[in-house]
Amino acid sequence: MATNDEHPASLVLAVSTVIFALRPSTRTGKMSLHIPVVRRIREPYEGLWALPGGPLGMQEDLGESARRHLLSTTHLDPTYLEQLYAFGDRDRSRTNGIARGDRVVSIVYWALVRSGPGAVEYSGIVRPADEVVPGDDNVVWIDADELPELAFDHTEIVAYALWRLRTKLEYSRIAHSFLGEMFTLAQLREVHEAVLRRELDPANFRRMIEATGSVEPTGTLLQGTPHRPPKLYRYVENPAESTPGQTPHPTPATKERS
Amino acid sequence: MATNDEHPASLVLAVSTVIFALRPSTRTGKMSLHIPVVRRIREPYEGLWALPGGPLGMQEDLGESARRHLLSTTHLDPTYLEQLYAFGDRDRSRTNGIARGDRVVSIVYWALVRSGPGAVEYSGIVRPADEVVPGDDNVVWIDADELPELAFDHTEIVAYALWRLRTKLEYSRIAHSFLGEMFTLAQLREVHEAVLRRELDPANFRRMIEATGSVEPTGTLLQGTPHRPPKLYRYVENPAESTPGQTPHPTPATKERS
DNA sequence: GCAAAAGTGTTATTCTTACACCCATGA
DNA sequence: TCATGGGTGTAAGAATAACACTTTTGC
Repeated sequence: MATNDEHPASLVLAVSTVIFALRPSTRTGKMSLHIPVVRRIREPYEGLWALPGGPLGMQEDLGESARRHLLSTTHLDPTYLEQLYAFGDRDRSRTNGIARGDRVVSIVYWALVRSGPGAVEYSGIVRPADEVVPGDDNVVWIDADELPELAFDHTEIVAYALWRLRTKLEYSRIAHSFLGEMFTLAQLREVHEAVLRRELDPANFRRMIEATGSVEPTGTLLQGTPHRPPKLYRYVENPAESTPGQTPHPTPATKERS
Repeated sequence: MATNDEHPASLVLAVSTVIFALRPSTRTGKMSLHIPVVRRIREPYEGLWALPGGPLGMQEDLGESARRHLLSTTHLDPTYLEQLYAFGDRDRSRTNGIARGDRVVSIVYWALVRSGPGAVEYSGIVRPADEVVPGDDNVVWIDADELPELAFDHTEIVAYALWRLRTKLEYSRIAHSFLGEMFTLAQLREVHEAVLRRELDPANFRRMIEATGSVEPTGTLLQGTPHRPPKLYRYVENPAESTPGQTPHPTPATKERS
């Protein structure tokens, strides 16, 4: 077997992102979490799929770097972006004890982007989330729960990001980031159901959401449905009249857009 | 005003740690959270207090690096160690727009160490947690809720670590990390009360702890108390008979040392 | 016996959860 | 009018919290 004493010459600091969007599963047809992966065109792990990312620019913040790589590979602007973890163990790019290139410390972010019927406004142009770079089949969206073999330790990274998203969805109010400016409670519930992979009681879901004070009715109704038109809601940033004992948690650098 | 266009020449990757111990407050006498800080002996921020840390070694994992710096400054071995956040914004070592040295990306950990009457076993020698390096007054333990001015962005980092510890204590089972191998429920409750800064009902606390299945009676009693001798408990790693639906959360690289 | 902490029991309250039921619309 | 999802009501069960009470020791 290969020796463990090979010393990488240099240390590279990279930023990668696990980008989540909701798309219909090609197997079941139900909405499920998908992530974009990029085909590696050089060693190590040439040919395998990897998370979008790249080296940190000297003049950019960590979150900026994540957003830049995200934009360049998916042409999307994230509605939610949060740091996940810094992966930097000495042998994380080794396979069977064989060193694969320089030592890389990856600061990984996770992001949510809009998808499906609710389209994305990006630099004035409305783009659907499933539009990949034209003519570029080096980026594909895959079901986050049915991953192929990924490069480096990216399989574990995605598993951790999935766990984080699912955990956070239950105590936080981030589901709206998958949707557009206005949405019905049924759409919001559909997001929760797709992420958590279980059905939720519509009545209790409504009360749970209303209790958080995270949404407010816009006053308009969604027309064109086959049945009773549902109210349209919008997300409210700071629910002032909510529970007084709420934690103003000093989470660093968590950014939301619209 | 200073220009924002100064380009740092190089990028340094460092590892720092917020180390928590419980010690009696010099003001109130009650147990409260304390952290060790190191006096900076060079620019930038010379003379100010800073978190223990230093550059990442090419041959060590991130957690290893945190543990190494922790040991060299406090002579303690942490009973709990977890990554907190990677701080790497471009201007995090600027003051009033003035650049202070090279750009540093800090991967920050937080740790718990034993203290007080429960001493620490380290390389066979029992040391109390309040023993600093002999003759070294460049390390002091300060109350985490009464910080002086710290170097860099370390004030915000400590605030975030404090929030993280207090949040995690309520849904996790880490309080025992402040104590020795065996402890009474009153001691465990004292830890919770000191960290959360509020009194807890002994009866409900007992039931809450028992419900988690995280401790078990050792069969021995603590003698020498002025009143009824309490049972001594020990921490159990994997409460197998606990709730079946527990999440096997894939948190990366969280290490505990009994 | 008395004081004080260890430990148990009991009840009120709030939070979930399940599900029955009414409402409003298109076809 | 009927089918269907939107939306409201209600009650059982579980988790939380407050506190009375019994137990066991040192003094």
